[in-house]
Amino acid sequence: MADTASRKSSNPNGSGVQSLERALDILELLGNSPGELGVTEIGPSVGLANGTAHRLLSTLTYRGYVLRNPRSRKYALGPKTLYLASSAGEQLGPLARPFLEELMKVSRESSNLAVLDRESVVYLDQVPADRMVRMFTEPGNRVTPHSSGTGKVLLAYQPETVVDSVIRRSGLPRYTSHTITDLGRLKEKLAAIREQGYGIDSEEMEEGVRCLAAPVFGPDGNILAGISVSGPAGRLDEGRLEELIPHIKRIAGDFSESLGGSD
Amino acid sequence: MADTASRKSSNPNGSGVQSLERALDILELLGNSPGELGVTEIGPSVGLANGTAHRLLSTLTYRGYVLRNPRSRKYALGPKTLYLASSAGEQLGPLARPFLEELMKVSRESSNLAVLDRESVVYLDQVPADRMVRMFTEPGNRVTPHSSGTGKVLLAYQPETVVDSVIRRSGLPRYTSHTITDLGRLKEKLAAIREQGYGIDSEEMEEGVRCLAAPVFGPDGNILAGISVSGPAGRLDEGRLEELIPHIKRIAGDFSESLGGSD
DNA sequence: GCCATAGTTCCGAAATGCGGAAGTCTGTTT
DNA sequence: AAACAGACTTCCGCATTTCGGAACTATGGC
Repeated sequence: MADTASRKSSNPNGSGVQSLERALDILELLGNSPGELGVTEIGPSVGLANGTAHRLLSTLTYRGYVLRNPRSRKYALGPKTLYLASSAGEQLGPLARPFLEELMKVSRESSNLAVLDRESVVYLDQVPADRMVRMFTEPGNRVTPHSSGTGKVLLAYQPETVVDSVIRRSGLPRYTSHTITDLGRLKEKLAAIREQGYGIDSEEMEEGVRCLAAPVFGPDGNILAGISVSGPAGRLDEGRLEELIPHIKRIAGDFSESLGGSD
Repeated sequence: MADTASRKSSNPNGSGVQSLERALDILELLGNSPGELGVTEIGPSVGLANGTAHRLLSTLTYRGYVLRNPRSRKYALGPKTLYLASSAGEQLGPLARPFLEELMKVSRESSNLAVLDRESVVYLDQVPADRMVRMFTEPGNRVTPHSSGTGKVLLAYQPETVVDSVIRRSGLPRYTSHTITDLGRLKEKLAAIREQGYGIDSEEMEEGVRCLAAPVFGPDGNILAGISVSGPAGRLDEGRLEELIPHIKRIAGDFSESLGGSD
């Protein structure tokens, strides 16, 4: 999807600041690469002359977004990007509220909003079910991506290099007898999710808990977040999940549209 | 330090891409602001005409780094920044290695590298002490910033709005009788750290464990990470800490220089 | 339903960023 | 040890791109 050498530069709304877009291309390329990259690798990959790539890298380095290894003279993402990230998630919560509420009403199960942050899935917001027995997730909680419905959805729409790097760090720990602990099988699941547009966690994290998740996309087509419903396996059985699939897909789609569309 | 309305634009090495620097100013302003901001708030804050700010915001929004709330027409950081962050920390580890090793040799205690990520301190790398009794921290571990030496150092050099936003999310949970649980007292500590150039955790996280930490800065003067030594309080007593202070400051300084200097 | 405020678009001017080529540097080969 | 190859960095003139003020449009309060 996000081919690193993509050439579309201007945005549909007409204006697009070229040098900024190119710098973002470089940042994203570095983000998708496991190790350091040299100027001659970066330039051609984003379709720029080496001189131009170097100038952009210079500015990014000066500002701390890119780290230059003086020994190898190669570049990698810098910790300043983490600093930015620290306030990003918060903002999405309020926007998601109405959609989470609708999702809860339709499913009568707890609904959640989550994003991928480094090697883990972070829950940003929740609307708890209006029932006595319900799932409860604290905002800020982190879980491993491979074992949660939202996590798998978030992975499914990342470039493969990101998936590899995330899994390398998070591992594939087993929580229940249903947990996917094989990378090959996980990747098959991810492909299926891309195919179907939703993901399921069937007691992979905790016995007796199921979860249904769908992706939320930004205007550029990249995944921004995932929304999900989770509840006791007794209530969320095969049939019930089937019923909910069109609803969660529609609501996730509406949410995406509300972020990307003008109004 | 990082005044949001700073006017220095070009980097010492001569070239600096203006539109990129301005876009980064906007991102950082959004990162330091708790809520959404409108164009007329953003433009003047970074010293730009509204039209210019709007154009940059357009591109950032299109690329997913900034989120536009269609209801309020205001802007906030988008989740794409999280996605970038996911690969950032990793790269710092290899660069830090020699300095962590030197720090361990000099102190004969475990030395660590950590950064601030969202509301928590993440340990990226460690060189364990060459002794039987030693602290051991798993890379990837997260702790609350207020209770660790490195955490306090990392906070000390952030803009106050970031400190507030981090603490609002992480809270000030008490772990031991020494934990700082009052925001006022924490801020005094942070001021002292800025004054002295190092921070101490004296059994605030875990009884019997002390830690000494110092900041690592990037070329732009912003803090990138913290390095620390931690060990049993019995060995790291008042006098021993005093001895180590000049060493950790020097090593942290060397590390900063190695990141910022050319070679 | 009007007015004020804020957000968005337009347009000509010129500054800024572009990219090829020249200049260094590092580390490898003979 | 010296020369070479490959990669990184700097330079410079040209023109593309970005700038910013002003006009325009939408929104929300009165």
